Amino acid sequence: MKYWLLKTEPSTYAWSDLVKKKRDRWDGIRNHQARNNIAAMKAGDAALIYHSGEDKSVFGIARVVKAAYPEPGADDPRWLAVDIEAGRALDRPVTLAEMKQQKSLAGMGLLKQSRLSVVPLTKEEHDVIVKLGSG
DNA sequence: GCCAACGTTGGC
DNA sequence: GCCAACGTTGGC
Repeated sequence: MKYWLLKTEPSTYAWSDLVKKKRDRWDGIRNHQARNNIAAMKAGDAALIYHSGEDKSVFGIARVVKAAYPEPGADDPRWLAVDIEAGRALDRPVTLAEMKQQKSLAGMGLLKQSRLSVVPLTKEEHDVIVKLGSG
């Protein structure tokens, strides 16, 4: 089982939208490195949902329910999408500033490459973020 | 194949 | 609003 962080602009698509739909397709990825990460996603993997822009926080935990497949309607069949399902919301959002303060997250992809929209996390990184958002 | 110009993303 | 980091485009 792998761990991921999916970034989204909340004015376009937010954690709350995923919660409403319960299950949805995560698509529109048009970056090769992000696509390579998408390609490695498997059903059962965990994905933290992060809002860029105004929020800059992790809001909830989603689960991959369908591994990468060609995105329907994409102009190039090599673009991929996955299906994810909303899991539980964090008790409180974990901000980017908080994550930056954590020594254990210093190597995290999100912090090193802020523009990448699909970022792999280690189990440790995932656990630290979830713990920060608990209680 | 190189590189300048330009566009986009996202943090500050 | 600005800037850094990238990606893309197009001239050569």
